[in-house]
Amino acid sequence: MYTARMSTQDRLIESTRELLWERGYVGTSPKAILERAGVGQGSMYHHFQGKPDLALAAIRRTAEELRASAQRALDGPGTPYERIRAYLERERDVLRGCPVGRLTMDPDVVANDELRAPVDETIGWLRERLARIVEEGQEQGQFARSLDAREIAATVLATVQGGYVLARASGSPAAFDSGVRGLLSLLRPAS
Amino acid sequence: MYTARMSTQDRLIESTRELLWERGYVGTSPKAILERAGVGQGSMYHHFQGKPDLALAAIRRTAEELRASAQRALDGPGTPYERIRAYLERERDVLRGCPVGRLTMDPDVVANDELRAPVDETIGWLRERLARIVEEGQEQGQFARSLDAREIAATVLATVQGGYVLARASGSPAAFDSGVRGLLSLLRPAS
DNA sequence: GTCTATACATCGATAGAC
DNA sequence: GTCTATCGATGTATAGAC
Repeated sequence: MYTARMSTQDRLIESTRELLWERGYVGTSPKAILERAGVGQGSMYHHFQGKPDLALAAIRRTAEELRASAQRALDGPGTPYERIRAYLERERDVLRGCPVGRLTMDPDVVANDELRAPVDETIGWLRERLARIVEEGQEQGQFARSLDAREIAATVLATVQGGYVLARASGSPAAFDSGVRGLLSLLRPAS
Repeated sequence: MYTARMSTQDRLIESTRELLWERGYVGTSPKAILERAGVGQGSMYHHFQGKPDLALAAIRRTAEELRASAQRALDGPGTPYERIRAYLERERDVLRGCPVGRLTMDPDVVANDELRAPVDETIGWLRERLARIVEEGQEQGQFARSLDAREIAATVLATVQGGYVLARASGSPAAFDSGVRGLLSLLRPAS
């Protein structure tokens, strides 16, 4: 299932990441994790204290990867508008949803401050990065000064997260793309 | 738990609706439903074929109520912009999330066309209603003709659905409100 | 470190008494 | 119609051999 060079710990974390993305925390059982990782029960409880501990490791790694991926789009070339567009249009497995945002619908994640923390930090980080780019656009005269940069950042993030909801409801990525295009048309500089 | 006048069937549907909202389909067990409804196992399997059948009845009722509630805001008084604002700002239990949109993160709901149908229909209906209002705004010169009404409708819906994600990630409704205010500032007519 | 065996509760459903 | 009893499978965790 994974490369032979991957340690048992890593295989457990990777299979947990996949299952959390596909089925969420509540829908992911230790048994399913073990089967996907191809290891026995004992290995999991040797390396991790239990399901929450393993999930925390998986969530942290997923959050890290998402930040790195988003940063590549946000720090790319172009004007502030173009960088926001690059973020909105970057390659996404739309129907799978956001591996981080999805966790906010998991009651056991939201109820556990330790599990929720990486989710909150990732979204907070993204929002600050986006807000800074909006401010740059305002300084360059690309966006109206009347806009509140942190509010626009929240709108951009919400459009992405909500786009996944629309897409999954209809079973097609088209609604996600529509929401993004609508937002871009509202943001587009007059020039 | 519910009024004495409520039938056993209704009590089962109501407790299922609550649990689906709080914990999703995967996280809701027949046992929990029965305990909340205060009825025995037999009653549930007498009135419903099983968990999916009961969930379907609950989802349909929730979808109906959401449509009725949204319609009140969308058909209210005021300009198209004001009616969209009324929809975006209407009373919401933000941290609980959307009882319909939430279901799109449930793997067993998305995988079952019958369970997904009411979700898809509700969101599709909302999108068409919003698009029509945007068109009215365009006809009245309130919104730019260059905008695509169905895209803007998707953006509005996505902002709401994604706003719940942001709020639940941070544990505070503030981020939802920010996203909505950001969107309204982008939509606001120049006049 | 990894495995199998075991434990005990819960899951979703059925049987059958009343 | 409603209840309790029961079922086989799964969920999460522990014990202990190798």
